[in-house]
Formats: sequence, structure tokens, C-alpha cells
Amino acid sequence: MSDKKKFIPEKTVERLSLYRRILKYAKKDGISSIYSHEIADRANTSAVIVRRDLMNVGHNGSSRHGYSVDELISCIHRFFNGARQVNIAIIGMGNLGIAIRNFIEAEEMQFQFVAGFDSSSAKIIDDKFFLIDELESVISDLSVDMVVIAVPHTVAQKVADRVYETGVTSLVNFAPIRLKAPDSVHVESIDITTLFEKSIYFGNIFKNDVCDNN
Amino acid sequence: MSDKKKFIPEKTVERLSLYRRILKYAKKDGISSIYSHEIADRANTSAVIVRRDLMNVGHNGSSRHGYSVDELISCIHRFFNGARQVNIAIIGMGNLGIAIRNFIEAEEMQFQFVAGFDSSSAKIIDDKFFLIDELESVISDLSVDMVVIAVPHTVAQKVADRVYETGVTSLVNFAPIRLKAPDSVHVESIDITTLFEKSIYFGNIFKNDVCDNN
DNA sequence: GCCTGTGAAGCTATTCACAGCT
DNA sequence: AGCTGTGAATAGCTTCACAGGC
Repeated sequence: MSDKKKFIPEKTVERLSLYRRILKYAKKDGISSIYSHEIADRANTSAVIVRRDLMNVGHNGSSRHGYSVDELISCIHRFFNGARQVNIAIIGMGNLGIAIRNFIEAEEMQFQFVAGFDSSSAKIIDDKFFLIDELESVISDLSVDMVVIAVPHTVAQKVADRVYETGVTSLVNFAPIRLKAPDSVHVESIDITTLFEKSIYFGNIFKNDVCDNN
Repeated sequence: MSDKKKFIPEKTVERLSLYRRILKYAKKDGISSIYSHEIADRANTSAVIVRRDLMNVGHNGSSRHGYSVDELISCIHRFFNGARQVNIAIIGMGNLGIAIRNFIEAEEMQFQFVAGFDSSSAKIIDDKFFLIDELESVISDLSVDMVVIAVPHTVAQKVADRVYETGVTSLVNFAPIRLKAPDSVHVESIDITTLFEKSIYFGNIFKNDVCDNN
């Protein structure tokens, strides 16, 4: 409790998530042990990075045969807090919200879609949908662990502020603004507009387009 | 052409995209000049970072009154290659693909949805939808600038490889794998599973949960 | 010989600190 | 006095280089 989990760099956490999936695929293919450079190849990174990442989570590579796939999976599994089910609520049941719901339900993972909120009752199509007014009570009743925000940018901060009050500490934001959040809440933001603009920008560099700006 | 654009850090590009939006909102609110710390506040970053970022794109802040909103918008605009229309094709017209299409069409931006591909003809509901077999010809006929991949992970790499052949240099990948790509193509990846796992992981830290793993 | 684990160097990005302008 | 622009210090991440194990 005093030392909590050893601090693990953000990038490492991201990659561990990826490694776990890669290892599961590998296992399905009947692979039982794997070298760091093989993981690296599949994850599009370097072998050193893989080894360092694994070191960070009480690694267990055996020199000659690389890593045991099973051990590695359960090691990362443990790192991510076992198979504890994660209950997710989505706020904003437009196309994006629905797509995310479908995504969650299609994955055979620890994630569970338990509630969808919208301001319009037209969106209430099954028993997992609620009006936004019920946010606080439903989040508490259904033990929501993580909230996904998929509402227009104009209301995103307002909605987020209400979520902070509920005590939920994980939030994923798809609205194209940078949410302000208390230190006690972790917000992951994915900004599709930025993603597109960035992709176009760096893609164009390869076509040594335009040189006269500046 | 020899010196191309001065190299701009990735993070800066991301933030510039955000600043532009923030500035547009500010302009709508009748704000005509703005200080770096005000931008920083809205973008959830620091004033120094904002100033450095703006420096990177031939800045033009005037000491006393901060930056002119109009000048700044057009400066960033120029940086992002003006208002040139960007034609986007989406491969995989499941929920996610459809959500992205709607997102693009809802934005009043330079982005234009011009084609959606799917392997199932059931998805062909209007004249912008095509069977995946027509990928190469349609991309060329419609001058696609950027491709979004929203197919299952099992076929993502295969689809991507076909895209590389077309000469498109910007690609955004929503499939939960890390695509391999030639140096001449820029790939942005967004991996929702990783995003969720990361959010849960860092969110849990705040609840000083679990200490016995390792 | 080829793989893992890891100190040390190298890079990138952010923050500090402050000079200069109005 | 309060802002911008920027060198210098710092922090965070990746790569280099190599010792040690099978």
C-alpha cells in the first residue's frame, strides 16, 4: 500500500496491452515459447523495448528458449489486475456510442457494457439504455468502473464534471476537446479530428508537397 | 524543396490541430486576441508549450496583447496546408466505419467522405459504397487522400498492403494490431482495447487497489 | 552462437529561468 | 507589471553496447 505498484511508464502499459493480445494470438497458433524479437516484430517495436517492458512487470524470460507464452500471458494478466470484470457505461448513444458498445460486446474480454446514456429518449431501445438524468444513480447501482464519453464537444465537460462526482476514476473521452479533470481521475482522450489532421500532415511530407509556407 | 518544411515534432502537430479548433471556438465567442496562457488553459497544457509550438510555425505574437486570433488561425491553417479538401475512404463498413463516416460528414471541415468499402454487398446502401474488390480503381478514380481501416484484425494487414500499392500516403488504423507499413506511408493507429486497458490501469492506481502483484 | 538483462549514451519533450518588449 | 521568446536544465523514452547464461 505504501509502495503501491512500482511505477510503470505509460508507453510500457500501452505496449503490455498489445503484447498480451499478440501472445494470445500466438498461443492460438500453438506457439508455446517466444523470443523478444518475435514479439517485437509482431508489435512493430524493438526487441530491447520488449525486454525492458517485460522486466518492468517481474519478467521471467529463460535465456535459451525465450519467454514462455503461458507464463507471460498470466504475468501481464496479473499486472492488469487479473480478469476482474470491468463495467463500462457510455454517455452519448449516437453512432459513435453505439459503435463502441458493439465493439465492447464483440470482444471476448474483461469489458462489459452495462449502461448507455442519452439525452433523447428516442435512443432508449433496450434495458441497458437510460436517460442522462439518471446518470448518478445508475452508475452507482450498476457498479460502473469506467465511463466513455461520446457526446458533442459542447456538453462534454459538463457531463465529465458529473462523472467526477460519482467517484469513477477511469474515463475515456471521444469528444474533440481536452477535458479538465481532478487529479484523482484518469482521462484517456482520443481526438479523431486531430488524428486525421496529423495523418494527413505527416503523410503529405512523404509526397514533398508544398514548401512555401513560412 | 531541399529543406522542405522545417521538421515539426509530432506532439506539436497534434496540439496545433487542437489550438486551431480552440481558436475557432474563441473566435465564435467574439474573442479577437488571446494570451498563450489562455490557449494553454483551454488546451490543458502549459503556456510555455503553447509559445514554443507557435514559434515552430512562424509565430506572430505581439507582446502586449498576446496573439491575434485571426492571424493565428490562418497561420495554423497555412501550416496544415490550407483548406485543401481531403478525400477519405473507409474500409470496413461495420458500426465503427459507419460511425466514422457520420463523424466526417457532421464536421464542417476539410474532410470529405468519398467512398466506403466492405466485403459484404449487404452494406452497399448508397452510391458511396463499394465492394472491397474495387478498392484500387475507386481509390484512384476518386482521388482518395487518406484511408481509414476499420476492419477486423484478421484482415487488417492484408487490406493495408493493398492500400500501400495505391500510393495513398496517409492511413488511419482502428484495427487492434500494429500495422507494418513502408517508410513512404504514414500510419496513425488508434487501438481502443489498449486505450481501455490503460485507462483502467491508471484509474485504478488512484484507488490504491491491489498491491500484491509481483 | 544466440538470447536475455541492463548500465550508459542519445534523443525528444517539457519545464525552469530570465532577458527584452510594451 | 505582465506578456513573449528562448537558452539551459530536467525528465522520460529509446537505442547502443556488452556482460552473462544456456
